[in-house]
Amino acid sequence: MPKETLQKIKPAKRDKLLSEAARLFAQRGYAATDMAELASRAGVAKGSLYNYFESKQELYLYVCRQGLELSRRAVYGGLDPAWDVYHQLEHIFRRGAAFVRSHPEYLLLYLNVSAAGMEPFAEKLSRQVEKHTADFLKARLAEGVAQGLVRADLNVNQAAFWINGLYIIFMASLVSRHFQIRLREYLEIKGRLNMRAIDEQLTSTIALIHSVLRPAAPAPARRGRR
Amino acid sequence: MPKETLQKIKPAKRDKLLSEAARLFAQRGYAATDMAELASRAGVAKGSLYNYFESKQELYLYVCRQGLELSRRAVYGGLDPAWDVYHQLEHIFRRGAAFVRSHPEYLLLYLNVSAAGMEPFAEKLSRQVEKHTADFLKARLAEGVAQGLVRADLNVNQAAFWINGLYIIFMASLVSRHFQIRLREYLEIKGRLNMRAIDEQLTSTIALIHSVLRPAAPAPARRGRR
DNA sequence: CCATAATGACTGACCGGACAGTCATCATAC
DNA sequence: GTATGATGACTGTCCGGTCAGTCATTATGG
Repeated sequence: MPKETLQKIKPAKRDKLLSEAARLFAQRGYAATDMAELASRAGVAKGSLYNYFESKQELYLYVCRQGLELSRRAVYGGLDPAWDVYHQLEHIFRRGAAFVRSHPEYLLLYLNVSAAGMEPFAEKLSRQVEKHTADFLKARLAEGVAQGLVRADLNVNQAAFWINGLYIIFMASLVSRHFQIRLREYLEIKGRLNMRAIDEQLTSTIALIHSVLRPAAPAPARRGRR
Repeated sequence: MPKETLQKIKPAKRDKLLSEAARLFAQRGYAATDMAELASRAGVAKGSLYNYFESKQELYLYVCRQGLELSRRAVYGGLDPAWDVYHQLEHIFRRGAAFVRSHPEYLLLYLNVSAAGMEPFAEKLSRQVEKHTADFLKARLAEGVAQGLVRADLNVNQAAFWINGLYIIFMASLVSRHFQIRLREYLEIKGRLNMRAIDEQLTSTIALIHSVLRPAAPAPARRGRR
């Protein structure tokens, strides 16, 4: 999607440009990001941006897709297929939280595609993003059901939907001002957002998922931990 | 917050202006909404807008606050304090869904405060919005615990947080393009977003909440329906 | 009851700043 | 020497906010 020129420049320069773009777009949003300012922050002339990309839109899309790819690798990398559903879910939540804390910009980009006026981008990005996660969650849940680790009467699609919903809300609470304020209001955190409360909420969310998925009465009662 | 002039004009005119503003701001977002277009849609001159409000910001804030108040009344109105937690929760989810379907603009306004660049508005709106819901949910859950309808070991704050999280994600799926696409991906809906699937998801979400809140083994097993 | 005056809501042309995208010119590498 | 990348002044457009003037309504006074 970008012009060939982008591939020909020094990788360091390209990385600087792309990461600076991710940060700016994430912080200010698409419309409010000024191409001139982005250029100057990336140590590049404004004209050069148009040597690399056809337009602001194209640059934005590229940055988003790259961010999503990075996030995916960070979160789903290191998963062992031998682990059971519960272990894999916990891994994803914890790796996700860690990645989002170190690279909030990519989650902010994701959250921004749901904003007003971003529909053209949602049309181009949302399906492919969600498809991966949806397929993954459904597959793991189905496996769990087959293994008797997950209650057999579970509607796998519906469950995947709300598990991922909890994931989104939780991660959003780490990076979006609004959701941070909301988190503090619910958990009655007075001072800075401390890691303890966040970790407790994460643990309680995972416990919640466990308790809903686990088969009712006589099933194997051992917890699905490592 | 608006100027006195706003109170002196014909109510019909004022209502037209405010509802048109809500729709435009919701659809386009704050920055992309053009005061001239808003004026013309409302059948008013651009200059008049500045007779009613000091600035675009003030108008936006006013519209948001009004929308939140309307939403609150629509969703929390008609609650009977005699109902148990489960009944009240179900009522809120169903009334919320109905209201959001008939007035998507107000939920869109809410969702937009979490977008990039909206932090100044989040600072002014989020706390007060979330406080009401948070207090309500916590109070109902605490009552449920006291009555033995809710498991005693529940952390009320944490539970209120994720119950509301499920609410937000679900409602967002009704109005935001991104979340609509996501919903269809998860539930594998091929054609139009049909009400059946949405209603099933709503029912399953409520069932999920029930199953997590309900006391474990020997408690009263009757469901908390009307 | 009418004529004149006062009020203040209404209007839209206008201003200034911001910003995406262009392009003529310059630098560099081979 | 030429081809390709780099540059930033420039252009056209858009938009928030202003303000000088208009006009409908109401108040006054004879």
